Amino acid sequence: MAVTIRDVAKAAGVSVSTVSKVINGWSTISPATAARVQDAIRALDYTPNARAVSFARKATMNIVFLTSLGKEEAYKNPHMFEIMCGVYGELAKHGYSMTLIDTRKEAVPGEMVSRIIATRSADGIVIHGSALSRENASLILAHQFPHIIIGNPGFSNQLCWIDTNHLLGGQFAAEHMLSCGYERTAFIGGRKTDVISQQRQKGVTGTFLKSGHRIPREHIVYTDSSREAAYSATKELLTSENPPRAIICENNTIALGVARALEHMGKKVPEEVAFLTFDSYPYSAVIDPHPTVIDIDVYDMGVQAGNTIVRKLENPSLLVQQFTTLPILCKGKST
Amino acid sequence: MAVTIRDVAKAAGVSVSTVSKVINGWSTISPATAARVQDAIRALDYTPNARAVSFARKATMNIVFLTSLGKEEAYKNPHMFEIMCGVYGELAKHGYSMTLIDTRKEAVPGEMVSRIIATRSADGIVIHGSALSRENASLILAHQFPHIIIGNPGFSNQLCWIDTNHLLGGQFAAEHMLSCGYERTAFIGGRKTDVISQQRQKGVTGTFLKSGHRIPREHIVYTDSSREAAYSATKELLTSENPPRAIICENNTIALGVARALEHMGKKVPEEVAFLTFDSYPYSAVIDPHPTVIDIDVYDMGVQAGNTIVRKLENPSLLVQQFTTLPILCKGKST
DNA sequence: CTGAAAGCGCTTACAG
DNA sequence: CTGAAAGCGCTTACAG
Repeated sequence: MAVTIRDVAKAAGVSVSTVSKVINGWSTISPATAARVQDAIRALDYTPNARAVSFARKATMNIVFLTSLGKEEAYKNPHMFEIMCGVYGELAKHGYSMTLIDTRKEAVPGEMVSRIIATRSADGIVIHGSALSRENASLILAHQFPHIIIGNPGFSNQLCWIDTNHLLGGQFAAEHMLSCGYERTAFIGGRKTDVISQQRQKGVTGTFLKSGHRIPREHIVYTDSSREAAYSATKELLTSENPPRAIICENNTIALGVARALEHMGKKVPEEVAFLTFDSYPYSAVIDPHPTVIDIDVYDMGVQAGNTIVRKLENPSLLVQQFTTLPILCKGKST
Repeated sequence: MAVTIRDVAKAAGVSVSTVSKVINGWSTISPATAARVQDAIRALDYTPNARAVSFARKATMNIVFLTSLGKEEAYKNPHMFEIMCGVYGELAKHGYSMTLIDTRKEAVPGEMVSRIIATRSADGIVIHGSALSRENASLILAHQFPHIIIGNPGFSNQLCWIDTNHLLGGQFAAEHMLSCGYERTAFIGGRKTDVISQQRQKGVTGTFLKSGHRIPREHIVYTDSSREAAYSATKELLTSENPPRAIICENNTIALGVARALEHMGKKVPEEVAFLTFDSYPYSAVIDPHPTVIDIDVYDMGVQAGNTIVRKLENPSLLVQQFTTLPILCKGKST
């Protein structure tokens, strides 16, 4: 069978506890003994059994990442996986492992979270917005379980979460347009009910207003985020009595429609009409011309989340906190 | 502290072993005792400590998923995450958990795998092609560690792997074109050195040859998989002396270039020129007209991989095996 | 059908 | 500086 701490102890002629102390770097061990034990470890090619360690220490060094993991998820929601990678990277750096859990098939809401807590199979939990339910939230709070949520939960101010600041994104977009001298800028958004779209719009309109260039109501358009709707909206805007000099697209699909409309109308970009889009993915790479983008460092958001939970684990008295990340402007050829 | 098996035993007035047997469904327990124990479990809201169980049983019920998890990975390689979801789903169904491990930052190749084996932190391992090295392969074989590799490793015939059959994909594409009556079909591929592109081309040309409609050499074009190259290639093909009636695009980016060229040339699709592409993602949704696609059920491939490793775990004598998945034809408006 | 006991492989007060 | 011993919370032959 596999070599155990006993074998090492025997080989080094010391007790099991001494071996354990050497492995864990206790300072009370004499250099000579430590060296002898290290030799034995090397000679026997010993590696501590991770399960035994975790069991004896009552800490798993494992974090659960809770999310939705259905079919097509990777295509529909690549951001979630990018965040996951960021979280993983940070956890790994600190010696934690990461286990994935899908909450979609729970028979009872909160089932997974209560199981994780009850079976003590993880030291902490990272919850992606798509997997957050009120049940999960109250279980976590009731057990004071170390956690961080990706995305503002909207309810409960006792949870620890991280989110991106879409309002600020809108502001950055507006500032860029203004700095280019495009005072007549339109905004093509997604559905009026879409929270992200709302936030971005708010950031845009607020900034224009503050600069003294109020965006007229007819220059703010809502769509179903389809290329077709964005296409028609663009044509309509540009053939109106007061055509905008530039367009801010709330997402990539809209930008695809806008770019195509500009091409069909023979408008030179950015000389005649400029545009800008939020997000680099999924389509900004195939939009012509390569657009200016207000992007979010999604991976970094995952890193921040991972870092926060590690810090909470190392320092349980750490306060509940909420924070947001900054958007980034990447200049392209469309402004 | 948390309630343990002892508390349940005390409450039910039985021994710890009896409680354990009830939990594990041993048939030797009398219904009366079982009921009493179940009551106590409910009353105390007892859940076995997963770590203790795993430790006592010497099985982790955990599988490691080894891959590359860098920044932008989710955007550059969504397929990998789709496979991951499939694997996860299947593992979860069988009661296994899944831990992610990134091999990119190993100081020594094979470090991660040897650690997983040495620390016994997983019962088995799923290795994505991007994380497979010769070191990993030989460690796995040396330790006879339960594994499955996603993607044909190309070396060693002792490994267990699963892959997609791109040759068959090419065949399906060709058969579809022939069934539409497009006997003069061109193939626009990626780089000549790209293995997937080669396989697909081989499937296409082989099938046409067998049907008596050999594809002329000038109708097989290699590109750098850029839209621009595909665009020029299309124009060239269609303005040649012997223009093809249809085009098979080796990937989505090529299809984008082809579709755009057809649009600019004013060709009616599929009446004048038809085309077809491999893969639904990332861009087939934004190609006009919506193309016919030869797709792969990537999620299902993950499911198959997960299923295989579970079966190997349950039946260690299961033979080494290699197998491939079937492509699927999704008709669109381009053929 | 049930239970006492050994054991899984470590960690960690505690004593010396 | 080192070690004997208890303990982490279960499982599982084994005896009865």
